[in-house]
Amino acid sequence: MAAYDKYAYEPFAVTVDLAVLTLRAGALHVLLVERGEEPYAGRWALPGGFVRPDESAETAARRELAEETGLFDVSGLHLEQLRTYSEPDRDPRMRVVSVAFAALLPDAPEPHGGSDAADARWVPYGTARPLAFDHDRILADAHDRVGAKLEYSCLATAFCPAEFTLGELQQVYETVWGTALDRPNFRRKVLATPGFVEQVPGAARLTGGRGKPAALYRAGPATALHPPLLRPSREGRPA
Amino acid sequence: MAAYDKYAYEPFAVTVDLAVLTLRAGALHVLLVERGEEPYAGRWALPGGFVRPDESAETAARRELAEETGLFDVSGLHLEQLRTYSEPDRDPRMRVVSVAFAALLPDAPEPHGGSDAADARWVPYGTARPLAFDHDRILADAHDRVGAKLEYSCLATAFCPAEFTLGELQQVYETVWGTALDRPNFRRKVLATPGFVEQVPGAARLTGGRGKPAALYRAGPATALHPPLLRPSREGRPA
DNA sequence: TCAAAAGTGTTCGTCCTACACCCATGA
DNA sequence: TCATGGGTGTAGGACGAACACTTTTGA
Repeated sequence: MAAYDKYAYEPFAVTVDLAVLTLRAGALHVLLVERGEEPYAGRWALPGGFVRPDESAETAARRELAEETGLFDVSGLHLEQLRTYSEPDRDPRMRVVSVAFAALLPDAPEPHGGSDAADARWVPYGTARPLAFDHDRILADAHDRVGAKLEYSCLATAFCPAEFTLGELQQVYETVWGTALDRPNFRRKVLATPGFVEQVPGAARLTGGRGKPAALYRAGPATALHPPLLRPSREGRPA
Repeated sequence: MAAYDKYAYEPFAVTVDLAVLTLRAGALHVLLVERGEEPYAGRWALPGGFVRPDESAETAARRELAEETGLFDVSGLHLEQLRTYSEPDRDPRMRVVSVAFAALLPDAPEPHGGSDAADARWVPYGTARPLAFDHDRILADAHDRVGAKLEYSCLATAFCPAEFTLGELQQVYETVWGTALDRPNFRRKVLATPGFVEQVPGAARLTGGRGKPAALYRAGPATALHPPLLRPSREGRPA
């Protein structure tokens, strides 16, 4: 590498943006904050903020999430780097390179609009558009990634509480993919994958107020799904 | 977001690092440069460099690749963002956030150690370790990603020239995965996926000097593989 | 006529799909 | 006893693994 000079260039700001997804009442929700200042005043945006000099982007993401939602050291939290957005004009004020993360939460505590954000709220996925900056694209990328990872990883359990029923796990797939799945087959597929879920011995819970109580499961040690749980192929174009 | 000050913090440097992979003589090779200065003087490293104020990371990656290898606007080049490495101590000199890319080249022109690098060279994958900085990890991540993407995307054609035989395409899979595949089944699978490859009418080429000339194919318009071409599951633990 | 590489056919098992059916619970 | 959701069984078909076999070339 060439000789370098810390101050040779206009400085880059490095931020994190968080696409925090959860399931509430069977619908996918996103954590959004309302911007109080220009640019994009009054618009909704993804929570996020500056990476501090002594932090990695991952650490910054966890800190920002805690500040926005009041969730410190959540056990069920899944945080995953999505990609980095670095177009020179993505923030009109200055050069901002943003490392985006997708975060999944099992249940959705109310955010209490913390440090930066005027207002923070769970919003049903797909509403509140357009978001500020390039956040529509980041959010869409996060959704695509999560949908794809459900197929070949055990990510779905990150949407569920510590103990969950197979029906709830299936709802995760159906909600994110937007398709209905056959319950008996889903059940067999999940149980046939070693390490995906582990039954909690003897435990059962009523789900809909009615019906047979469902056995409870915990997330297992596996992280990858072999073979994958493929979503129904959306064919329709004969070409 | 809070009020911000461009110069409030120690500046971040933003760089790109490139894991450039290709196939030479049936073996996976990586493009590496030899460092001339401390730290890590004499060690091999991934090519890369600083993102300029008016560039996106993607643009910077293409520029750096061109500078290192002399390849400008290569048609068959596949460039893909891997992830961003931002641990505070990953560069002992200053705070450097690096956006890593995986790049695939169909054939391997000799690099002519350009601007920054003292020496640039194609090195068989797995040799020349340890690399400088955290580049061993970046390279391993790139290899994992490429191996995984072969399963469910049409990425393999990025390793092939514009016109290629199915045997060559199969070699890509076998080399990256490190496993042998059944030729008749591979062939059927590829041809059964609409848009993966398109036959070049009437064209054929001898491959090994002997044998029947193989029909030539081009990369098709598809980008995703549905259903995926799964690699043989490496089972072995009965647990 | 032999070796080597491309390409075709066929068998057999496994997995997926689809749907029918039984079980346990609250109203 | 009915509605509701959990859980099991099963027949049929699609797909993939394995391998035998044919074709076309250069030596």
